[in-house]
Amino acid sequence: MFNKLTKRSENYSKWYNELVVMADLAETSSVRGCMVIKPYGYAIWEKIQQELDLKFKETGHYNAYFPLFVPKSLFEAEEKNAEGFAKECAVVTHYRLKNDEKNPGKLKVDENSKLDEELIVRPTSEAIIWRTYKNWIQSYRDLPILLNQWANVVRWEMRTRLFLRTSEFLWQEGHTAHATKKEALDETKLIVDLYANFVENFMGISVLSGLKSESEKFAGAEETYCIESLMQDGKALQAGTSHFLGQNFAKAFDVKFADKDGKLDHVWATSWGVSTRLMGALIMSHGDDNGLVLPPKLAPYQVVIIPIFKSEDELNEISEYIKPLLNEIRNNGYSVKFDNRLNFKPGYKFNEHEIKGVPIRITVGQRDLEQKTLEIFRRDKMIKKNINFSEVNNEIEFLIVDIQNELLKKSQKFMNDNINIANNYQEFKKMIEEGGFVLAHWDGTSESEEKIKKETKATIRTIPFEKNDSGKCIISGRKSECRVYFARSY
RNA sequence: CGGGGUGUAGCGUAGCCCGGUUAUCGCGCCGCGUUUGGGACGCGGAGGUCGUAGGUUCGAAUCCUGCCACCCCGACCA
Repeated sequence: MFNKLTKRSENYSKWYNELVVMADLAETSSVRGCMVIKPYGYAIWEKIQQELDLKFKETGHYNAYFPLFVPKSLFEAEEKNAEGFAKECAVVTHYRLKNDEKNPGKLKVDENSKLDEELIVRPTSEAIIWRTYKNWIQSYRDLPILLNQWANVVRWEMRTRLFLRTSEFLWQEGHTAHATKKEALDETKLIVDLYANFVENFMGISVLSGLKSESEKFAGAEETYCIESLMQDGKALQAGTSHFLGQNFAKAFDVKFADKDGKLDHVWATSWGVSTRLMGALIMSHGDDNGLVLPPKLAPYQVVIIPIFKSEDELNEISEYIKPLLNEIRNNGYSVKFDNRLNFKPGYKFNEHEIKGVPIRITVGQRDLEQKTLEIFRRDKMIKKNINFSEVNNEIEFLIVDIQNELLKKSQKFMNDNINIANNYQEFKKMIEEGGFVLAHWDGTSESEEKIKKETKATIRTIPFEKNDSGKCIISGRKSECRVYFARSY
């Protein structure tokens, strides 16, 4: 018997964890705080990778790969960056093991193999990359450098949660070098827009984009731009960041270039990334009580066909019946799975593919063979209908587009319905308690931000790029130039 | 790192308070048969150092101590 998924409304965390496991996306590993991404989950991640890669290349970026280990001396060069990550680093101190004489069959660290300089397992790669860029850059002709790397990083987090926060995670990190401040700022904005566009149009998740406050920005950045989305339990999730690093890293690693007039200046930098956390956003944005709901563009297979048969002869007949359909679907550029397993009943398969979020399900049985029909089902709305065999391609074509659009619309509506405007602190506290984003005036100081965080657990998720309204800070009463988005977050 | 909890088969569990043959039940797994339009059923079978190390005892899953791991709530964070 299949376990029933906990209802979202009963226990959101439990629902989330069960869904990840039952949909076969990932599981916790026996290794501290780490996760195993299973083939089905990884197939979704690959779709994310492919699409982002395409977008990066369209905007002139190239992929490269840099070392996993960062010598401590490099890591500490940019002080703020080092300080920000110091508390969550895995550190390599030795390079050899030996047999433990006291414990036959066991190994122990060979104290003679202690490294002169410790190696940090990258929590992010600015240091190692900027040390490398130093050798690559002499002239304005060497710029810009627009690189991205797909990699794993390690951050020793206290508490972990599948996809949202794990000790090791997969991501892409872009690191660019520019001759002018403006060019670097433009790049930072270009990428945050690219992320917002990707998350909305490919993943069907509505996002806000804007700036991070001083206390929330990336360690070592001048400015951090971000995209923030809203989960179904009313908490916000940071889904991607793009940082304007100014000349901080160029100064830390002494990276200078000669401009057209032969004058030396430090190089301007950006960095940006999205991680497997996007998978968490996907699950929490679209999932329902029946499991995962995948936008067609992200589904490892968009269509699953389930045969209903009483004997292997009947299965063979059905296989013949749908053979041209399988080919046509594939020729139209979609992926389809024919679930002809003998050891599961149809009901079991229906539920399995629902929990895995497959957008479209087609059921074919003896009845359909006689009447030249089939049953088609859409996962997002859980609606099924019978259609003529000849209509199926048009129907699939329609559903693929419609499901993708409907998921985004639903996500947009959910976010818009959950952005509240607070005019005083009383209102603010009440709205934060209810969940969602709260737009409120803030005086721009870290003290006010900290005070609000302490009292309400809400943080500034983002500051809009465009100033919207002026007024008085809800907590200090001082002048505010703009309403900013607050929320409780993951 | 603070506060609470849990560890029994691949997974979920009963037993523990009050020590006593061969450690309970369900799912899953293997075999055979019947089933198959919404999570099938019958019969047979395999699978366990009861987290770990020590202690108390004639006897420990059960009582005591240390250690380890995981989960939840804080602090920290993409």
